[in-house]
Amino acid sequence: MGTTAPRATGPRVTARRAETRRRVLDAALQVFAEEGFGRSTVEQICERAGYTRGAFYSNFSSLDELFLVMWEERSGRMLADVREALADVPPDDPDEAIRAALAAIPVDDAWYRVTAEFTAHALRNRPLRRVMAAREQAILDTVLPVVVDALARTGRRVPEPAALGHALVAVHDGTALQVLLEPGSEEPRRRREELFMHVLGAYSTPVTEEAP
Amino acid sequence: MGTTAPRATGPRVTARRAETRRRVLDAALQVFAEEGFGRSTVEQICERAGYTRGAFYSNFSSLDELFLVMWEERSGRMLADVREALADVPPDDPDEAIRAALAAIPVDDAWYRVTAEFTAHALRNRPLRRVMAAREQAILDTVLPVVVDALARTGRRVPEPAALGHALVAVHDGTALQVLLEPGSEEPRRRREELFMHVLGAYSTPVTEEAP
DNA sequence: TGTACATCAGTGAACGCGCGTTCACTGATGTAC
DNA sequence: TGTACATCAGTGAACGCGCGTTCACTGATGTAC
Repeated sequence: MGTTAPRATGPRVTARRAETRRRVLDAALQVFAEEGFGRSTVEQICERAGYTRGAFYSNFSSLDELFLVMWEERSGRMLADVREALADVPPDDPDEAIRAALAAIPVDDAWYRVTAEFTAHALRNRPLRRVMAAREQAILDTVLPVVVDALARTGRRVPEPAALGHALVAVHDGTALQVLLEPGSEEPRRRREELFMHVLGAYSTPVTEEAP
Repeated sequence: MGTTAPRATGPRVTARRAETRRRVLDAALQVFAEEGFGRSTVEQICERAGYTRGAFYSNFSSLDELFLVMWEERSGRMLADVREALADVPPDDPDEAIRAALAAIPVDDAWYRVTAEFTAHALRNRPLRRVMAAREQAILDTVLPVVVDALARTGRRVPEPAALGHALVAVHDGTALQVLLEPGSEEPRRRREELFMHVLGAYSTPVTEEAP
C-alpha cells in the first residue's frame, strides 16, 4: 500500500493535460456543429485539435462522454456570461433592463445546432434528461430574479415566478429557432422581442393599489 | 427515339414498389428516433423493414434523401390529421374550440426527437431550411383561421394574425420540449396550455365597441 | 541551480469490424397475343 | 383465360474504405537530492 502518494485531487491534472482537454473540447464543438454529432468522428475532432487519436482515448472514454462534458462546460460558461451581463444592467431604467436581459442571451447558430442535437439525444437518455432539466433550473435561477426586479420597478409584480420562468425559456427556445432559420431577416428578431414583452405582461399584474 | 413508350407518370410506380418504400420509410422513423439520424445505418433500417440493403439503393440514393422524404411525408400526414381534427370542432363553444385545437397538435416523443435532429440538420443546409420554412407556413395556414375564428366568437379580434401565428408555433416548439423532458409530470402540460391562453389573449383585443 | 531518474502524456502503427456501395442474378410482376 | 416472353424489383455476395480501439514506444514533464 502506498504511504506518501499525493492523491489529494485524484489522478493529478497537469497543465499539459488540461490544455489538451481544452483544445479537444473546442475542436469538438466546431466539428459537431459542422457535421452533426452523429456524423462526427474521433479522427475529425483530433485532426482539428492537432492531436492523434491516441490523445483522445487518453482523455475521454467515448464520443458520448466528450459530448456531455463539452455541452456542460460550454453551457456553464454561457450562463456565466449572461449572469455577468445582467450584473451590469443599470437599475434605473427597467425597460432597458429587460432589453439588456434579452440581448445578453445569445442566439448563436453553431451552439443552437449542437443544443438541438443534444436535446434529441437527451430525449432518448434518462441521465441526460436530468442534466438538461438541471440546466433549465440554473437558467431560471440566474435570469428570473433580474426580470422580476425589473418588472417591480415598472410597478408590476409576478404572482407565479416559476410559471413566468418556464414560459420565458420556452419562448426563447422556440423563437431562437425561428431567428436562425431566417438568417437574413430582422423580422423574427423583432417578433421575438415582441413576444417576450407580451409574455412579461401576461405573467405580471400592475400593483396600482386602488382596490380596497 | 421511343415512340409508344407509356411514360405518363414517369418511371412507372408499381404497387410492389410503393409498398417497399412505405415499409422502409416507416422503419426509418423508428430507427432514427431510437438511434439518432447520424448513428442510423442503412443496414439497421433495412433489417427493421424486412429487406436487404440492395432494396434500399433501388429506392433511395442516400440516407439524407430518405430522411428528407420521410420527414416531409410524415409531417404532411400529421398536418392533415390536425386539419381534420379542427374540422370537427363544435362552432358554438369557442373556449372548447381552442382547447380542441391544442389537443389536436400531438406532442409525440419519437417524432419530436426526429424533428429536433431534422432542425439541426436544416440549420446547416440551405435547401432544408426552405423546406422547414414552407412547413411552418403550411401549419399557419391550417391552424390560424380556426384560431382567429374561435377568438372572434369570444368577441376578440386579432390585429396581426401573422404575428400570432409565429408566436403560437414558437410556443408550441418550446413547450413541447418541456413536456417531453418531464415524461411523468402533468405540470409542463398545464403550463403549456396556460401559456397558449396568455398568448392568445396578448395578441387579440376585445371588440366591445365602447370607444367613439 | 544542476543532474539523474521516474512517471506521464501523447504518438503512430496495427488490427479488424462494420458499413456503404455495387452488381450479376433470379424470382415476381406485368404484357401481348 | 392461358401461355410465352420481357421487364422489373429485390437478393445476397463481394469489395474495400474508414473508423474505433489498442498498445508498445518515446519525448516531455515533474521530482529528489
